[in-house]
Amino acid sequence: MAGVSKEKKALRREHIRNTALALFAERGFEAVTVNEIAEAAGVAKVTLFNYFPSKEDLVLDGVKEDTAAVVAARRPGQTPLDALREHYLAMPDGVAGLDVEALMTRMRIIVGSAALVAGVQRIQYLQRVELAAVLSGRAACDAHTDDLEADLMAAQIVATVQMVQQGFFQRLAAGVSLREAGTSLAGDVRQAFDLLEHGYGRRYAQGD
Amino acid sequence: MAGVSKEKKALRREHIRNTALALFAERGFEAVTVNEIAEAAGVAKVTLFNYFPSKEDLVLDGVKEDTAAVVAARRPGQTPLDALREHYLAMPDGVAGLDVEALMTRMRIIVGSAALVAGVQRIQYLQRVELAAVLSGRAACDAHTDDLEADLMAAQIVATVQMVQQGFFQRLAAGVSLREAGTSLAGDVRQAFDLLEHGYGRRYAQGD
DNA sequence: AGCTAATGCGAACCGGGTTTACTTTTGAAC
DNA sequence: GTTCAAAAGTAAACCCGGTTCGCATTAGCT
Repeated sequence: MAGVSKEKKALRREHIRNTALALFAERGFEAVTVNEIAEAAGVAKVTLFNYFPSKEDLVLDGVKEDTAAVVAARRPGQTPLDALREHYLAMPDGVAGLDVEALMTRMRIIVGSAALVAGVQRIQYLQRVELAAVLSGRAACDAHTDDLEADLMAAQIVATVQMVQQGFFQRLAAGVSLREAGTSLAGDVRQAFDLLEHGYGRRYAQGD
Repeated sequence: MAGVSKEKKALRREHIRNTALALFAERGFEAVTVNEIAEAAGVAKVTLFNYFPSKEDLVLDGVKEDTAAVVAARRPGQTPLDALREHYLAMPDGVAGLDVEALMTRMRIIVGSAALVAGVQRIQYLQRVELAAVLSGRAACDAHTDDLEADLMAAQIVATVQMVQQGFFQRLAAGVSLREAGTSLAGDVRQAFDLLEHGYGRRYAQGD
C-alpha cells in the first residue's frame, strides 16, 4: 500500500532534518555544508535535495504563519484585527503541546544566520501578499489592483505579528516560563493591536 | 593625486553596472551569468566582484531609502510621521532630476526576478532595524532592548513607505506623467500616514 | 516470482563567490 | 625621467549550493 511508504518517507525526512538541525545548532548554519549533512544522515546529497528544496528549508520549512487564513475565517462582524488579536492571545495554548526546547533551538539557529533571517523576511513577504489579497477580496494571485489600504494594512499586520512573536520567543529563549511568557505576550498583543486600531497620534514628537 | 584615480574607478564601476543592467534588461537577471557580464564589460570576474560584493548589488546598490535619517533629522515638535509625510510629499521633486527611464528599467529588472524582490525585502529589513533604533533612542547596533512600540512603529513605517513608493513607481512605469504620478503619490502619502496616525478602527469588519 | 514505477545513488556539471599567487598601473618622491 | 611601493587587475584553481543524468535498488502489485 501507499500508506506505509509515505510513513517511511516522512521518517526519513525527519531524520535528515534532525541531523541537519543538530549540526547547525552545534556549529552554525553557514559552517555546515550540505555534503556533511547528507553524509551524517547517511543519504546522498541529491536525495537530501529531493526531500528539501534547499538548505534553508531544512530550518525554515514550517515557519509560515497563516495570518491570511485566520483573517479569512473571521466571524461575521469581526474585524481582521479582532480575529488576529484573538488568535495570538491563544498562541501559548498552541505552543504548550509542542517541544519548546526544539523550537528554541531552531530560533537560535535562525537568528545566528543572516541568510536565515533574510529567509524569514522572504516568507513574511509572501504572507503579506496573501493577506492583502484576503483583505481586498481579490483572488490570491491577482495583480496588484491598487487597493492601497488593503496593502498597507496587510503589510502592517504582518510586521506587527512578527514583532510580537519575536518578543514572545525571545522571552522563552531567555528562560521565562511558558506561563509568564504568555502573560507578557497578552500585553504585547493588546498593545500592538490597539496601536493598529487607534494609531500613533503624536507619539515620538521630537523633544518629549 | 587621489582624485583622478577615484574618478577612473567610479567610471569603471558605472561601466560595469551599465553593462550588467543592459544584459539584465534584455534577458532577465537569472539568465545572465557574472562571467558574461565580466566578459562583456572587458574585465575579470574577480574585478567585478571587487567593485560589487554580489551579483545582486549590480542592481540593488543604491536602492536603500534612509528613513532613519529623515526621522532623526525631524524638527523640534515634529513627529516621525509628520517628518516622513513631508519627505515623501516632496519625493517627485527629488525624482525630477533623475533619469526616469533608467529608474524604470531597474524597476522592471527587479520585479522580474524573485531573488531581487527578496533582496529588496532584505534591505528594508535593515532599514527597519535602523529606524527602530532611532525611534527608541538607542544606539544603532544595540541588542533589542524591548521597546516594542518603537519596533512596531518602525516596522509599520517601513512597510507603509514601501507600499506607497511601489504605487508611485508603478504609475510611472505605466506611463503616467511625473506630474500626475506626483499628485497620486500625494494622495497615497496622506492616506497612508493618516492611517498610521489614527488607526484602522473597525475597517474591514466581516460582512460590510 | 516477476514486472513496473518510484526512489536512491555517484559523478559530472553549473553558477555565484573566494583565494592565491603573479603582473600591471599608478602616483608620488627624487 | 627613473625608481619604488602600494593599489589594482588578472588567470586559474577552488568551494559550496543546487541540478542533471544514467544506472542500481527497492517497493508495491499481480
